[in-house]
Amino acid sequence: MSSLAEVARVAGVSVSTASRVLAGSSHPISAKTRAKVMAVADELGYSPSALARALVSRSSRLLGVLVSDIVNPYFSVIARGVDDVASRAGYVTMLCNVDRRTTTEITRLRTMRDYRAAGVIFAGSGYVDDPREPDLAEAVGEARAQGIHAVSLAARGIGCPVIAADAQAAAYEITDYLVSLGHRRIAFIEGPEGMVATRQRRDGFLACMRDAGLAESAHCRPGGFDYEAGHAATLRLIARPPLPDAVIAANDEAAVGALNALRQARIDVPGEVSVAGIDDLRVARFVGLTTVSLPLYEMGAMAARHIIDTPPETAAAVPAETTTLSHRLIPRETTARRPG
Amino acid sequence: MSSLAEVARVAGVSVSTASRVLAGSSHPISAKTRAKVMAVADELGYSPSALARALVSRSSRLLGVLVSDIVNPYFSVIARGVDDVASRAGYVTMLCNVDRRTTTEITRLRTMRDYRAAGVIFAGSGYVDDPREPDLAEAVGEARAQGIHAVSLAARGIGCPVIAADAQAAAYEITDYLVSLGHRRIAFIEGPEGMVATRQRRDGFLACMRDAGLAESAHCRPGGFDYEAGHAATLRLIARPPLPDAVIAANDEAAVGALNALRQARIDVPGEVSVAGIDDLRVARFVGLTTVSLPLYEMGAMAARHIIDTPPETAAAVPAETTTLSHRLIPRETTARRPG
DNA sequence: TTGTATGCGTTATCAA
DNA sequence: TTGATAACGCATACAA
Repeated sequence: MSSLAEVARVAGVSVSTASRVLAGSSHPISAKTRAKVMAVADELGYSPSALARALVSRSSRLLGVLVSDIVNPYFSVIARGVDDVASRAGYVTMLCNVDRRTTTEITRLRTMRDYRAAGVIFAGSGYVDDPREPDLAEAVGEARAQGIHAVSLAARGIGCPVIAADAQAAAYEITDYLVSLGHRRIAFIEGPEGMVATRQRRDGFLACMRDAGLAESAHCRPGGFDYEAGHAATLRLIARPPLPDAVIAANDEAAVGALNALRQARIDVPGEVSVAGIDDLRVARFVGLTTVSLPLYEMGAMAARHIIDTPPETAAAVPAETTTLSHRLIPRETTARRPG
Repeated sequence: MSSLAEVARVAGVSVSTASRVLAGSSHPISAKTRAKVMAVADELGYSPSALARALVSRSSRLLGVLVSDIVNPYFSVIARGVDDVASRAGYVTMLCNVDRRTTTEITRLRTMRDYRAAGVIFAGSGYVDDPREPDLAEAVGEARAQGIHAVSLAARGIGCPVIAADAQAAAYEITDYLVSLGHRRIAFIEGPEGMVATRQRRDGFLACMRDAGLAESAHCRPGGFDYEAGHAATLRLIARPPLPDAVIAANDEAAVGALNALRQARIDVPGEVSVAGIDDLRVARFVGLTTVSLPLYEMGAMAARHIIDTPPETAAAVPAETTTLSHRLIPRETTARRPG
């Protein structure tokens, strides 16, 4: 309510002086006036307008994060990583759910631009051959030219740096682990059709199976990223014997869905069939699911840190390089060794 | 990058005219100049500064939501409700994780105030006898006096309207359902110690048991709101026979933890022991958990709607009333009738 | 229908 | 060490 002008007036100093003490400037100020101004500000309940500050400094302490759906734990962990470093640095994170729609991403990016956000983080993975991706790339280019940082948390051709895990390598590694355990016939429950993330994970699986000389016993099945999809796909698997030695799902939720389907059908896991996922979400730890841990939290945190630590002027100059964060195999109780 | 002044200059009109067409004012404008201005704006890639707009209009289209932890599905569903109505109305939601710390809530509220947020939504429940609650209430009062709306999504004495479900009634109802199914000895796994939400849910359970003349067979056990807490509490229950007829957990996650503990111990659910939760999160549907559906999404949505639809001037005048949204019993497969 | 002038709350430049 | 004053980008009351 009370402005700098008001504080200055009551304290009997000029706005500039008031600004200097309240904004924590390095400009020399006498101890007496400083104390006076602080006292008045406190008394009046002065709250500096971040809006005015951002307006004059031409860049706000606002950080945008675009997720598909915050209810999806994959994204909420990322958002948490973003917000933790953002809030610690005095930034505020703006959350946008885009429901995997590229056009929505473009719209929301525009909004972030209107607020002169310090940067925006794209958490989702995009689609294979997305016809709107060039439009997004263009919008990202404009934003960056304007001093707004952009970071993608998945491999995507939108012309900005990428901070991500190597999902394909992660899928390869979990597959390799199952193979090393002696599994041969392995079913892979894919993610939602058309997504880049879906393709990467499947490709990792297939590459490993090929390298192991097991191409013939690699079985990809349509699925999705949620419990129900994993459950349904597994039910179909059960309906058509023979059962595979192991089931790998494209992510943890689907893997838990698979696990439940198997156990409900009284199929012993890991006795008869092993089950594994990818992501290492909380639910994976809870049910003892073997998986690959992806540095989701760290991706969000690192992206935020990059934006906060890099001056806006250089936003356009940041190379669109990929920083790959490492994943880690997490063997738990849903997988077991198969006798030779 | 390009400002209204620039657009006006290039289009050969005054800033006011440019503003009128670009801000969608109702002020009459000739079709020709309107077209001209729009064309120039488009060509220059004009992006209106939401910051400047907010500064001059003294209120932004920013909506703050304070959650304990966005990774907790209880809160991410609320956040989704908020963001859906916010974004549809052209607002942006600012997300803050406060980790159940009242002091952090105060700090973040201040930040929202600095951004002249249209309103802030408190999603968490607070503590019983929280010594900092008065401070929060004071900060909320200041914010409201300044035209910033505040809404709490849980019964809390912080001097603002409350939009919430009746958690106690919900707990009562799920208990009543189990009683009606013929259960007598019922264990209740409580939430985190000291939280208001914990107390409400337990009180609802106890009230029902008392009303049913079953006070003697009501057993409250310390627990928590996550899988692990429910699991651990149930393990302790198993270790000290006799087993109860049913286990009610303070929320769904803990209930799923209980469910797993029971099944791992080869105790048939619902054959030997029934299990129920509260909240109706996705995981509950997936595992077939009997629970009470709380209108989390709707609470967030309604709070956002209230803030957006109520003019800032009247923020301080909004009565601190409680709007109670209805819950609904969701019987599923983890509960069964006990023979008389 | 269009333009002029003023103010929103800050910061920064330049004097004093 | 302090103070005018000019932006920052926009909306609006008031004129024309």
